[in-house]
Amino acid sequence: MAVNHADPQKSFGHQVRRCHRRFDRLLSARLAPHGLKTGFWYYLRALWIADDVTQKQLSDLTNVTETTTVSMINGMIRHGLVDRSRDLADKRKMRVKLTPEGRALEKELIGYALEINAIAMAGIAPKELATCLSVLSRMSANLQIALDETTNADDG
Amino acid sequence: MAVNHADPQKSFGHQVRRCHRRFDRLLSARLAPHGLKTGFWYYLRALWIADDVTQKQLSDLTNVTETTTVSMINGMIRHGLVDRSRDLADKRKMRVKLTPEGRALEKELIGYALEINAIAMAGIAPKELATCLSVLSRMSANLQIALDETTNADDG
DNA sequence: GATTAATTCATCGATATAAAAGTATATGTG
DNA sequence: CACATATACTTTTATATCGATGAATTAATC
Repeated sequence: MAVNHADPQKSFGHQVRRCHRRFDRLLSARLAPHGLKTGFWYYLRALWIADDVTQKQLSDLTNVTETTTVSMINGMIRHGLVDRSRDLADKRKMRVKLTPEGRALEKELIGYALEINAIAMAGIAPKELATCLSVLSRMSANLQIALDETTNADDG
Repeated sequence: MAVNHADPQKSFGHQVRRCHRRFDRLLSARLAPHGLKTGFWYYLRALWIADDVTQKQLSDLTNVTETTTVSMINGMIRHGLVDRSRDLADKRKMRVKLTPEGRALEKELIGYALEINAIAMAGIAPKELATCLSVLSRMSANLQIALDETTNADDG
């Protein structure tokens, strides 16, 4: 072994990516009969909980860039799921709100969130699940700090 | 609260997705100075460990579909990182091998895998990390079973 | 209050990913 | 052996995502 390479099976980057792909594919399979893609799902999920938010807030809630949010919201508007209107107090901001159609999807689809998480968690001890969730959260925070440092370093 | 919706913060789908995005963004930032994208990274990582594999095997190693592998390998060939040749024993198969250039990148880049994982793991107890890795692995397996069932159900 | 900074959103071009359908080859079964 | 089925790959088309850049608006500073 000329180079000391980590075993991907023990790499969080690798394992998190694999797990994410499978969550996304299973969700995609569940949404397909409803004519919906996972891209919209994450926004709907956020809006069902906090409706009438800015695109910046939505981007934070869905963990994507504001660029992605623009095109996703455009798509959702075309599909009649949300409305967009300029914020009167701060004209830079756009406020995104569910239409009745978008709101109505909650009853129809929210079960998939519970079902798919239940499938993933099957046979795993609650204590282990809690630890994993906590570790994921702390890793996300650690990575965000590194990302901020990387961005700031470019400025100076 | 009309509908019982799970808190995304407690949803593995949500937390795994968020963590994945941040891993991918930090990796992207590290690779950028080398003119490389994360898309190639996962293939290089697999090939550094198991060179001379079929595209099917590569797809399994990188957790993407064979469709994705075709376009990624085409790109890597254009960049001189791998060669592709037909398997003589089974002419359906294509064998993918690193070029010296692709092989040489290991020494240059493998450190990022270790660095980024170390950043993510900072301040987290080894026991918790081990639990999380194990849970991720079991969740991936659970989800794959559900995916296989979904696919098979379509056939019959 | 004029100028500079930061914030928010949009546009454009590129990359990453997958499903569906098609082609070539191999395998299994009568 | 012939035919049906399975496997491996490719092509096409669509979706999801981001970085770089720019425009409009607000906030900060002098």
